[in-house]
Amino acid sequence: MVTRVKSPDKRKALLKATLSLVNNNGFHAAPMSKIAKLANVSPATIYIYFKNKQDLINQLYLEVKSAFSEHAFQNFSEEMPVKKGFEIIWNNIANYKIDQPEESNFLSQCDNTPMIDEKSRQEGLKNIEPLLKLWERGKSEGIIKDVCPYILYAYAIYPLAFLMTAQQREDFELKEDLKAIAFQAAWDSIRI
Amino acid sequence: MVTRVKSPDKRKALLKATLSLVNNNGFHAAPMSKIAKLANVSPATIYIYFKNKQDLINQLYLEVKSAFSEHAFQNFSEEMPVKKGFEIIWNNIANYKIDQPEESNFLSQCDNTPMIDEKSRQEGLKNIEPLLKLWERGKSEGIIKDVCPYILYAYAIYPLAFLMTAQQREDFELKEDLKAIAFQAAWDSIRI
Amino acid sequence: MVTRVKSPDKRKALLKATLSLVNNNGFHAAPMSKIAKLANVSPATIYIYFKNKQDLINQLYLEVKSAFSEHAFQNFSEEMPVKKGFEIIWNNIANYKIDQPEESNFLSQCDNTPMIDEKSRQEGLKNIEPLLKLWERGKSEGIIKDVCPYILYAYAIYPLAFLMTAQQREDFELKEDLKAIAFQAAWDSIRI
Amino acid sequence: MVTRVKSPDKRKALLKATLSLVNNNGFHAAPMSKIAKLANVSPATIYIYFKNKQDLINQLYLEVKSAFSEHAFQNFSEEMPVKKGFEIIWNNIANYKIDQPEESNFLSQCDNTPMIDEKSRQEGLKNIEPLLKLWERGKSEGIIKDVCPYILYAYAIYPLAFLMTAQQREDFELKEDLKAIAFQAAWDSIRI
DNA sequence: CATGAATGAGCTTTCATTCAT
DNA sequence: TATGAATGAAAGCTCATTCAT
Repeated sequence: MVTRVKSPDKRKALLKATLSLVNNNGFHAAPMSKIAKLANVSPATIYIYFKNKQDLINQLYLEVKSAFSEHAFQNFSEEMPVKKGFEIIWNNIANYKIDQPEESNFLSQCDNTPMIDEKSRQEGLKNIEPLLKLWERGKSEGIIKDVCPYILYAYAIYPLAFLMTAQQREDFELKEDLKAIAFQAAWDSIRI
Repeated sequence: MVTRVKSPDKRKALLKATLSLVNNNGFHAAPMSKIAKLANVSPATIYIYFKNKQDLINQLYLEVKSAFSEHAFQNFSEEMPVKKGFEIIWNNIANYKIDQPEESNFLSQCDNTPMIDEKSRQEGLKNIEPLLKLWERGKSEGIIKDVCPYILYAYAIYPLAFLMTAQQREDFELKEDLKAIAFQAAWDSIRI
Repeated sequence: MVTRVKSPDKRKALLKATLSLVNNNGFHAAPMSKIAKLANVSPATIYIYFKNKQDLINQLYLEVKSAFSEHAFQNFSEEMPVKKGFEIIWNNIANYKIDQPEESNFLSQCDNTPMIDEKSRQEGLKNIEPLLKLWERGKSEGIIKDVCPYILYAYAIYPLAFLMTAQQREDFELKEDLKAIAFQAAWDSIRI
Repeated sequence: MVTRVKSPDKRKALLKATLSLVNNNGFHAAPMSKIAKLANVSPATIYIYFKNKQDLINQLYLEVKSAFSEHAFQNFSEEMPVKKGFEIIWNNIANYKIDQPEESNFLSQCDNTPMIDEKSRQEGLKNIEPLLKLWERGKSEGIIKDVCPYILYAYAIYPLAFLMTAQQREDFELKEDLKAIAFQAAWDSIRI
C-alpha cells in the first residue's frame, strides 16, 4: 500500500501562515481562507492537519512555546552557579525576543487574550520548569529572594515582553548596552 | 415638543457590555449582536453612539485608559519627592489592577494585540505623561537610573500586569506583604 | 417604538420554497441558498424566522401536517354514524392527496425518512386523534374490527399514499370510479 | 504475475455500509467518507467499484430490491391456485419485512424520495412482474377484482410497509395473530 | 487494485451594518 | 432617538471526487 503521506512542509506552512496573520491582524482577522492562501493550500487541506481553527491555534501556541523554551535553556546546565545560569537563560530569552519578534509577539497575544484553550495554556507553562527549579535552588542557597515564582517571573522575565513590543512598535532598540542595563535590573529585582 | 438626546446611560451600557464580552471571549467572539443584547438595546442603536465596531473598541480603550490614569495619579502632586511620588503612583496602579481586574485585563488585551487603532494607542499613551515627567525629575536629581523610559516602565510598572493576570487565572493573590515586596522590586529596578 | 415586524409573508414564502425544493430534489439537494433565492430573500433572513435548517424542516412538517388534518376532518362531526364519519374523512384525505400532491408527497418523505426530529413526528401524530376515536367507537359498536389502530390505518388510509405517489409518477389517475373502488377496499378491510 | 481483481467483499461491505448509514441518518447525512470508514476502505476505493455516489445508491437499490423479490417469490410457482399463490407471496413479503427491517426501511426511503434515478426505479419495478401476472390470472378466473394493479398493490402489499415502519418505530409488533388478520384484510381488499 | 492526501465547490450559519418605520 | 427586520459578504467547515504513489 503506497500512498502519499502527510507533508510536514504543509503543516509547517500552515502554522507559519497562521502566525503571520494573527500577528499582523489579530485572531479575529485571520480567516481560514487567508491562512490557506498564504500557505498555498486549499482551505479544505487545513482540516487534514488540524481539527478546527481552535486546534490550529492551540498547536501553533504549543509549538512556538516549546521552540521558545528550547532556545531559552540552550547552553544552560543545572550544575551551573545560580547567577551564571540565570544570566544564560535571561540572555537566551532576550535574544530570542529580539531575533524572533514574530514568535514573541504571538506568544504575548496568546498569554493576554482568551484565544488559547486553558488546557493548552497549562501545557505551555510546563516549559519553564527548569527556570523555576533554578530559582528554588537559588532560594535555598540564600541568593534569590524567598518569594513566589510569580513575582520572580514578573520582574525578571516579563519586562522583556514589554521591551520587545516597544521595539517592534516604537522607535526603541534593545542594543547591547541597554540589554546589560535591563539584565542588571532583572537581577537586582530577584537577588537578595 | 420633546427633544430626545443621546442617553449617556446607553452609551455606558454598551461600553460595559463590550468590555465584559471582549474580556471573557476575546474580540473575535464579541459580536455586535451580543453586545447589543447584553446592553439591552437594539444592534442598530449601537450605530447611533459609535461609528462602527472599531470605533466602539477604540472609544472603550480610551475611556478605560483614561479612567485608569485618573486613578493612577490621584493624591499625587508634582511637588512631591520623587520616591514618595512614585510610591503613590505605583500603589494606585497596583490597587487599580487588583480592584478593577476586568478593566486591567482589557487594557492588557489591547496593548498586546492589534485590536486597537494605532492612532488610539498613541492617544492612550499620553495618559502616563506625569509619570514620565516624574522619572525625568528623578534622573536630574540623581535618584533614578539614567535610562530610557521604556526600560523604567518595563521594570517598574509592567510586571504588575503579569501579577494581575496571574491573580485572575492562577491560585495567586497579591496580598499586602507581597505588594510590599513587589514595590521594593520595582523601586530597586529603577533607582540608582 | 415603531419597527418593521416579522412579515408572515416571508415566513410563508420560505416554507413554500422549502416544500417545493425538498419535494423535487430531496432534503439533501435543498440548500439554504436555493431556498432563500426561491423565496426571494437573503440567506441570512431565513435565520430570523427559523433557528436552523432542521427547525425549518420541522416547522414545515408540523404546519403541513396540521393543514392536512384540518382538511381531513372538515364536515366531520363526532355525532355521525361510524361508517358515514369514516366515509367523510376518507374522502377528505383522498381529495387532499389528489388536490395537494406537493404537500402529500412531502409528508410521505417525512414519514419514510429520518429527516424529521422524532419529537416533531410525535407531535404530528396527534393530529389524527379524531379518526382513532371514531374507530374506537366503531369497535364498541361492533362495526369495526377489533384490531389495533396501526392495522386499521395501514389498510384504510395508508394505501392512499401509494395511489397518490403512483398518480404523480406513473400514468395513473384516481378518478371518481377508482376512488369508489378504493373506498370500498378501504372499508372492507376494516369493517367487520 | 498476480492479477488482482475487484474484491466482491469490498463491494458488499460498501453496499452494507451505505445501507446502514442511509437508514439511520438519511441520504443527506451519509457522506462518502463515513461510508468508506464503516466499510473499512479508503474513500478513493469506492470509485473503483462505483462511478459516483448516485451510482452507489442506485446499485444498492437494485440489489436490495432484487434480493427482496427473490425472497418474495420463493416457494411460489405459476401453477399454483391464485389464492394459494398470493398467500405464499404475501407471507414471503411480510416475513421479509419483519426479518430484514434495514433493507425494508431502505426501500421505503427510496420509494418515497427522489434519491433514486428514475431509470433505476423503473428497473426495480420489473421485479414484481410475477405478482402482476398472478393477479391477471386471478382476474380472468373471476377471483380478483377487475381493477388496475396500482389499486391492488396499494391495498394488498403496500400496507405492510406501514406496519414494518410502525414496528420499527413504535411499540407495535406484527405477531402471528396480527399477521393473520393483516393477511385477511389484504385478501379481502382484492378478492371479489 | 488500493490508498490517504488533496482539493474546489459549496454547505450552513454568522457577522457588521443598513433599512424602514 | 430607537428599533427589529433585513441583508450581502464572508466565516468555518464538509463534501464528493481526484491525484499521486
